[in-house]
Amino acid sequence: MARPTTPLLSQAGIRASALEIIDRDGLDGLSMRKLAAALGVSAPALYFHYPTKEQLLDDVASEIMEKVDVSAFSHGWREGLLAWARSYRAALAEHPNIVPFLARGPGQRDASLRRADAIHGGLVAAGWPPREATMIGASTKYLVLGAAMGSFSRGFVDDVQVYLDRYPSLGDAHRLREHADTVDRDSFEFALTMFVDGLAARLNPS
Amino acid sequence: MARPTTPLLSQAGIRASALEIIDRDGLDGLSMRKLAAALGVSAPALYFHYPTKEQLLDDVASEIMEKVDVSAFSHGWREGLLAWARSYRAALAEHPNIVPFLARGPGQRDASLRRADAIHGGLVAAGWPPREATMIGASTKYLVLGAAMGSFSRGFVDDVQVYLDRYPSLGDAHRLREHADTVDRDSFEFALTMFVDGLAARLNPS
DNA sequence: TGGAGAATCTAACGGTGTTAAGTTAGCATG
DNA sequence: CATGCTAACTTAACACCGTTAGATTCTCCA
Repeated sequence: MARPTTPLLSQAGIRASALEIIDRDGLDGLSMRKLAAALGVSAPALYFHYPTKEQLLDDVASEIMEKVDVSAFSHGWREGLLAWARSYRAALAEHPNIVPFLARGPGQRDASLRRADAIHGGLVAAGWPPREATMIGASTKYLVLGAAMGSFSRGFVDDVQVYLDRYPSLGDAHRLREHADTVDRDSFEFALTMFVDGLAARLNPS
Repeated sequence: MARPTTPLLSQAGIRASALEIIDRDGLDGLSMRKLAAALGVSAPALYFHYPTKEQLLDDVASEIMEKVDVSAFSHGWREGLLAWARSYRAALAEHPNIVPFLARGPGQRDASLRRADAIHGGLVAAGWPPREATMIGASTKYLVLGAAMGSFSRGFVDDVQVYLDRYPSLGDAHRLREHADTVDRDSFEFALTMFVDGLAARLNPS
């Protein structure tokens, strides 16, 4: 029962199982022992395939970031930026529990740099000064990360009475809970539109 | 050596020491044992004053959020929103290590609701429809949290050669490190301005 | 046929948040 | 003034965590 005739583990399998646990139990809900158990294996076996938990999470995060689309800058900076922001947010919204980790820094340095290069290049090619291109990239990332993370509506509890009694301006805030996802998506779309409109006005003042 | 003649601990003292450690060693650098040691006390003593580490962090976070200014809406929604966003970001920038925790939800429910009410009320009083007021509040929070958290420039390492060789569009990105703080603040200010400009154009189309 | 190395195991280390049980100081009550 | 209650600490311990060491067994290649 030491070495199995056919390998029980693979990096891809470990990543998949890890992401499953994260989605279900949260980032803190993932432990190497629990992950190993889910794979029918003892914890130290994982360390033959991944040197560290951090490294594993890096890889999981990179896999998620693969779905982000930075290719639309060929159709203009507006389209490129919108497509990037939306696919970025969509990727994070699919796995919200990993966002706190993702926000700690770029996992796969190389892939993340390639994306940053595409974005910066697309903006500069469209006429943005490099310095502003940098700030646009940063601003957009702020918006996406903030939206994925802070999920505004999650801040409200469903203790209805407290709103009506004491915070009249919040009015129908107690309905936020049920519409949480809608509010989040709409707010993100709203913020993105306002931001891009502001940019357009700056680049081509009418 | 059991019960001291004058109490060694207080909630305020514990909070202060905890925040000090978080600022110095990061959020993961804070452990109950280390905190207790810094206070010259054994770890379980803390549990007499705080039922849980989570609760303690909630209180620390609330203390930080106390500095956020939501009073400027009396001078107009633009001024109110800008003052809120800037003081919010400033408060977080002062203690960046606690942001990942802060983003998990509203600590002191009551205080956080009071703030939300002031913001929403200020926006509605200035003529914004309630639904858009909600989205504006959410969007601004996204921006602040994203900026505090994702700190764009931290994503770049100082391995200069790799930029010049392989990512021509990033150009002087290797200088980002040294100007990290400046880039962050400028980008936030940039995003905020674009956003508010977009809002103004929407409220009063010229 | 034998030896190298791949892929697993069990045992263990130092760390974590937290609980249980013991000890002593201050304070209120008879 | 003595008695007892509770406040504020102590040390010991539990179950978990990420990770390392060392033993074990399988596959593959010379």
